[in-house]
Amino acid sequence: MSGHDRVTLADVAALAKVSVTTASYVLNGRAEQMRISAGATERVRAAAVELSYRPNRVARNLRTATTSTIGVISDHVASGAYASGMLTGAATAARGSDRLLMIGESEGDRLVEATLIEEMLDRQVDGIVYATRTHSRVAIPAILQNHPVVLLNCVDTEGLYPAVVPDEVAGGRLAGATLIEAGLGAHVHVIGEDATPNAIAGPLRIQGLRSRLAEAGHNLAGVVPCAWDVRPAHAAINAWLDQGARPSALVCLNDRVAMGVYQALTERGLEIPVDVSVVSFDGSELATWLQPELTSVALPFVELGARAVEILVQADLSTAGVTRVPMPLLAGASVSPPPRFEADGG
Amino acid sequence: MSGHDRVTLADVAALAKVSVTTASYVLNGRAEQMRISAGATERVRAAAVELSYRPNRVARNLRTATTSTIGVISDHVASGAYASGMLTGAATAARGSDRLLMIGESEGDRLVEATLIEEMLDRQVDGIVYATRTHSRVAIPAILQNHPVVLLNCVDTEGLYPAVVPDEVAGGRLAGATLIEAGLGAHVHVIGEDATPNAIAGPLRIQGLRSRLAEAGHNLAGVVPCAWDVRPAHAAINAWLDQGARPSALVCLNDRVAMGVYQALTERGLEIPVDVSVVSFDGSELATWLQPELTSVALPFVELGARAVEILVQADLSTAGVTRVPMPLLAGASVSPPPRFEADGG
DNA sequence: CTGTTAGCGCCTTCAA
DNA sequence: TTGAAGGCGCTAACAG
Repeated sequence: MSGHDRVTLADVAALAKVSVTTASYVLNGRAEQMRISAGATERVRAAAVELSYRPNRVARNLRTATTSTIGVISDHVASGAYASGMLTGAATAARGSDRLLMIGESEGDRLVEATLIEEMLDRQVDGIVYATRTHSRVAIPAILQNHPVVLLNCVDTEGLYPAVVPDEVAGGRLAGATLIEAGLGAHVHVIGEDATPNAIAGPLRIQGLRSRLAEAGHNLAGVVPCAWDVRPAHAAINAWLDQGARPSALVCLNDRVAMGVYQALTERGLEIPVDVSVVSFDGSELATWLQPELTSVALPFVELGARAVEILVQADLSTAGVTRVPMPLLAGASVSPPPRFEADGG
Repeated sequence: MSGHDRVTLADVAALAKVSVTTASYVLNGRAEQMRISAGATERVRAAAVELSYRPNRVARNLRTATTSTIGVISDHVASGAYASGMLTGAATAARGSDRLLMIGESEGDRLVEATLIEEMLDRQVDGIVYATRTHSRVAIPAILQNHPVVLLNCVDTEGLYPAVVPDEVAGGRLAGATLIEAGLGAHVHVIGEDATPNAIAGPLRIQGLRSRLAEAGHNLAGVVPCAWDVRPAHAAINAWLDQGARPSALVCLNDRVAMGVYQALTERGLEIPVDVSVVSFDGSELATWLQPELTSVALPFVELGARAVEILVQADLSTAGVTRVPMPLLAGASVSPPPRFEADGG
């Protein structure tokens, strides 16, 4: 019968022939500071190893009112396939500061959300990461006031909490730059404008795209609205092409939209990137599955999650503000290579 | 300044003019059992509400050596996109029994895994769910002995722990039945046989498929090996078709393989399901994105996660054994409708 | 029916 | 440099 886990600090102290105080200091790395004798220090360490001592975190929690645990409350982050990278990043970062993650999924239910938050607070998590699957503007539950909170992939309507979000505007600029480089700056259409309230990714991406195009002297050639999924995009593009559209450069607001676009173009014998160049957003696995591989401005989910935890743990939250994480370009083969106006050497 | 959270049971007792014992009994629903007077009971309840009392779970944990918390240790469940439904199911089920989930991702590193497990055990989680992204056979860390453990989407090499897994064999039979119904039982090829050790989904699916075909008097027409991803599948199918294969019914061992197959068939002008019927496994979102929608035998991730937690919480683990959760058919439009030998009424 | 009291295991002030 | 002792807030014997 191993694994009894009943070794207490007192046992260690007894074996080391010191008081629990001394043992505590040694085991908490305060031997130097407390000027514990080398002999005692050594004996305590040996005893701890000998007995495979592991401190009872629960007892420590009670005493210190701290738990080395961080709560992550989210709507659909775990469930929804693609955003779960945020959890990975958060978990990894938490491990980096010797913490564990506690998770709760509200699945969009405010009542469930409130319950989960209370349960976490009751367990005295050191802080809470409030995450949403899609980049959005949300109202933060009042219970969270006066607790350490960092928003992940969202901002609050009041602008009171520190937040970590993708830099959508810069991402939009990157998409624009990619097409400008290919000499297509004058012909850019956006696919996927969506009027969902509080979803802020789309408008910001378009804003960035417009600004970058403007710098190159171009205007956005047009915008095709559709919901952010494969079939709606497929249908919208089909209708658009039926109306005689003859696009050469498309910016899809996410990868699923791009997949719908691929399908519609392929059905008409239009070849990517020869006939039409496509740039997208998200950088999901789907981008690498499409044929040809999709060039996509990626959502840095893992890094977002990691930064949120880092900020929660180390920074002075009162001054944290909004952290914008860059969106890297996942280069595929869906953009036609830039025209060579002048061959240079070879 | 709200949210002080410093209301203790003693405060409630004082306000209600009873002892902490009485207050404790009332608040823990043991008033009846302990025969607390109606008056006292009422006063305690009122006082608790008045003060917005919330019990300090940490103190309770210390006293009862139980935490109403379940640890989920996994390799890539959170990170990897598609299996994260297991977390959702687990979280929901945990909520059903008033518990919270603690998660840790090892990302395949045994050392990290051991650390995470120890950290969870130190925090006295009531039990541990050990999950893997892909259905596999694994060696369970020895530290977990003598702790309540349920395996999720995996079985241990020793067969000692209770486990919850998809019923792959039945899933394979279901795929077979679907093609037999379409009158294609004699022409079934499997795409995606993979020799990865410890990955057990593939062999079991094939086994189920074979057995169902056999019942209808058919043999498997053939097997095309390839890794379980889009490009490898695409390449493998292309090579196979180049060799003159002329398939009419394909069972792809997962949805990504099916996507590669779709691409290869489409490139050659073969139409699904008119020329070729396709059935797949996983039932991921991808299946619904493909054109035509892919018929896929779904992995019941959410239910798997839920069952694991339920078993961990309620059952006598020593007798739990292996629970196989059915894989439902996600009906798409990738299988040709069955031939009508005889019209019946109308 | 209700109150007194002793810990759960740890950290930390205070004395020595 | 070390030890004794008091609690963190709660539960549950054990008296009354």
